[in-house]
Amino acid sequence: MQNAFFERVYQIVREIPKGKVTTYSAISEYLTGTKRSARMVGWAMNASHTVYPPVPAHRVVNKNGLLTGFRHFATPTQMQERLEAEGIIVKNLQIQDFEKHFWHPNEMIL
DNA sequence: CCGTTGACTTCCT
DNA sequence: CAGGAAGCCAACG
Repeated sequence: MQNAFFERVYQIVREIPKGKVTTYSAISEYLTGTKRSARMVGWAMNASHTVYPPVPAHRVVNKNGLLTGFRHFATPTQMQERLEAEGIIVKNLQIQDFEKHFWHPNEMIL
């Protein structure tokens, strides 16, 4: 609770299992209770490059399973390539079988 | 201090 | 179905 919003976002994202993905809204809803603040999660991701250990931001996508943040990576294709390297099929920035790869933040507590 | 922007979501036209 | 606008909160100039 005393952890800052950003820190908690980082912690959750770092706990995302390999081959799984989550959404901004899911994290936002899990932390703040409202999915309206999903932008803050994105903002946290923007600062994720300044923290250590690095946050696997490529496992965080929008609610549609769309790789909206791909342009913030070193290369526009890195996000997709990393996901595919983990067994996630990505077609035109859209995760295939997104529901099957979806991971809820609540799982990290278990 | 105030206006703009942003890796989102949802509603409205 | 596609595009625009509003709501959200925090950081930046």
